[in-house]
Amino acid sequence: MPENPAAPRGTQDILPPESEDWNELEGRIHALARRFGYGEIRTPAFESTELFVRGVGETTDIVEKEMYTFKDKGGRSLTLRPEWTAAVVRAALEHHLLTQGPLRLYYIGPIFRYERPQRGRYRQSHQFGVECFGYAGPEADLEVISMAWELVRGYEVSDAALNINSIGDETCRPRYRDALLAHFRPYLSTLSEDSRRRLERNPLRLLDSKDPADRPYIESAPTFESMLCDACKEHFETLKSYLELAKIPYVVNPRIVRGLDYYGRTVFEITSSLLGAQSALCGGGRYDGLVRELGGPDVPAVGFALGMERFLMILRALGDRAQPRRGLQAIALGTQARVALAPLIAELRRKLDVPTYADYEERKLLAHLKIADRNRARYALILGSQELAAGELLLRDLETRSDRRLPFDSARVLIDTLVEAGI
RNA sequence: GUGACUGUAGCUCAGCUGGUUAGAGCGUCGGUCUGUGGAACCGAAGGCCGCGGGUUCGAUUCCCGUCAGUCACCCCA
Repeated sequence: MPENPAAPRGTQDILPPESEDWNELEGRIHALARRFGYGEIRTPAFESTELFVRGVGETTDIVEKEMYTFKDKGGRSLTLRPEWTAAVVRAALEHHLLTQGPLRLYYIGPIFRYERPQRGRYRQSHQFGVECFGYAGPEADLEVISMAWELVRGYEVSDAALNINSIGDETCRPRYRDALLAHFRPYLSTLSEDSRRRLERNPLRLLDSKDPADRPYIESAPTFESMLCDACKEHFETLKSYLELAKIPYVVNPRIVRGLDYYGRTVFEITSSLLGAQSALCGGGRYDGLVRELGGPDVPAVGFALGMERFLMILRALGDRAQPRRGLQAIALGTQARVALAPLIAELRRKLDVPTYADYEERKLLAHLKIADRNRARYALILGSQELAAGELLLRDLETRSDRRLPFDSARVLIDTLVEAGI
């Protein structure tokens, strides 16, 4: 279709009725955040390129090949937000939010990454995430993991699995890196090409390789858990006991390493088999060094990001819930009736908080009832010549198929009737 | 970025080894039907067979390119 414009590759329009699912999910997210005492932050869709280069890490895939970077007319290099955390930290610093003690923020909105699209992976996608600043202890780790888990559990996603790991801090990570290098170097020639590259760039990533050729060497590699320094070890052990007390099931997965530079100590992922290869529904962890890296004070932080498209994909796979009937369909038969009904429709829309549907074409009653059915209306409000003559309205319950006659004059009675019926 | 598969009506798909006017189901519209609907029956509208090029007397079908989707890798939410 070169003649007609199409949405750019990897982007999508969200239309009714699916947009209703988005609204529902966002509603739950706002309620969840409120319960945990998090405030919403909204930041610009683009930032200076430098922010992400410094925040995300120069050698990460995101920065090296996935950013939508452009120059504006003033010659500034700008980048469409590829992730929220760096932007949130920037905003928190700019507005001095971190000078007033701990800070809890959450966000919902789009991110942009130039990737090859496939299901569950798009060039514009949406994330819900939280950032908890100011607490170095594992209580904060538990808090953010609980939030993610609550959301997932609230939807009864039965196959969701929480994977956790610790990737140490400045004292033990270099040690572990060296140990990994020493472990893999003898096998350099037999490793996959990707893994040879990874060994140089980011040896931790190698643990996540799916190439069967690498398997045996990965199996025999030292685990990070065995090489954590005392402080990191204690942090991790305490978090695990907290999770147990909170009855949040988890598995320690040494292959969880995260692709962004700023993570340290706790990292976690929530995965679902319903997502195929893009199995990560939610990913996060601790990033105690990031605020300082971006020019701020030494403030510890922990957070996560959850892929909204992926989450909705799971909910859809879990089965469509039959939509309940809601609201009413206003049906006028004949010009006179249509004229008489119009003001009543306006009034109902003002006073009821369920939908009032209306069709203004001249149709047979059956055709109107079909439309009411398609709209999943609970009631049909019918005004035809008979009712008009009698000064009445016919209120039909489309579920029980029962009729009631009401005086036409009194919208009040009608509204009371509907409210009373609990529509 | 790498490899593979797929693009036919609004949607889901059929179309045998190239051969006249391109098929179904669902949906839409109309009728049976001024009065209890989700149905049934009858009828209609709706297609540059993704787009461009090539091979051929002839291409929806074969080849190349391109755009888009899907799967895996890479990476990640």
